[in-house]
Amino acid sequence: MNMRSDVKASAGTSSLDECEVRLVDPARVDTVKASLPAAEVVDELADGVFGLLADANRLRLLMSLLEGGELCVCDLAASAGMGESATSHALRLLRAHRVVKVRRAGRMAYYSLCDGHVRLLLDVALEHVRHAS
Amino acid sequence: MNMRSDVKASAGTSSLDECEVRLVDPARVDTVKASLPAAEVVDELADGVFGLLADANRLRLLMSLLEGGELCVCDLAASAGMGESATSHALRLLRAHRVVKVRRAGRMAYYSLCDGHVRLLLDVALEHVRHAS
DNA sequence: GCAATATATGAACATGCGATCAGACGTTAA
DNA sequence: TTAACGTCTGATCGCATGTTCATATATTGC
Repeated sequence: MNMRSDVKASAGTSSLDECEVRLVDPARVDTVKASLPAAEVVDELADGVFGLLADANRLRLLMSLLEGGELCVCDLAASAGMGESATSHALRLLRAHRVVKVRRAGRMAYYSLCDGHVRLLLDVALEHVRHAS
Repeated sequence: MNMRSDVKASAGTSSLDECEVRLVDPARVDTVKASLPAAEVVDELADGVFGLLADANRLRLLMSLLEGGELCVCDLAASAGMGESATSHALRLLRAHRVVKVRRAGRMAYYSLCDGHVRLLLDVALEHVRHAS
């Protein structure tokens, strides 16, 4: 196979190349790097989207909302099988990232999913889970 | 509005009701609870799927594979902008969860995405990111 | 006013996880 | 064989995150 074909990679895409690392296919690396979204975008995707779904309790809350439509905190807590304080903390997080929204009526707070991409991701995930191997 | 309509909820779905929590709409809670996947399924989804995507470095690795097709460790490291040891650790994790697969050729290891749901999730996420608000 | 309820918040604690370093393993060329 | 190389692994450290308890805020009914 083609050994390390040439000299050191000058990681051409961006101006600064970190170190002198030897690459197998520098051209392809450059292409791939150029296709990646900006760092902030990836961070937001990882922490702000997938990170929120990476917890069983939050997942249960969101799936409950996907199924139930609009639920108050205590019903959500019961549905997800968690304490009300933990539920409130979780909903606060989800609210901060615009994944759920609140409607307040007296001392009750009714939560529901924001229309958006997370809903689609949840659907895809559940779809897969249901007729899974 | 309907106050707490009746007595304490006897959370009818499963046999054991944890505590005496008062619910607003016990019937709907039961319906929602019944619709949720089993605990192990939710855990696997959270930890084994979304959890793997909840890290910017792993996301970059996977997006690199989605774009580049099949890449060796050092090219992946360069693409994602991370060290080779960290890359190897990350790939080990992804491999354990059947998200990526290896082809070994001599001392090189070429990684690629397993065909599957993660690929779809990645596509959905990237789709959204690209024409985002 | 007061008490009870529904939710929200803050702080403390434990646990887990990612980054890093040093070294091990298997492979190739000399 | 030795040496260079690509990759993998284990151990450690420090930070982030979820859980819990206690309390705060807000609203309803007495």
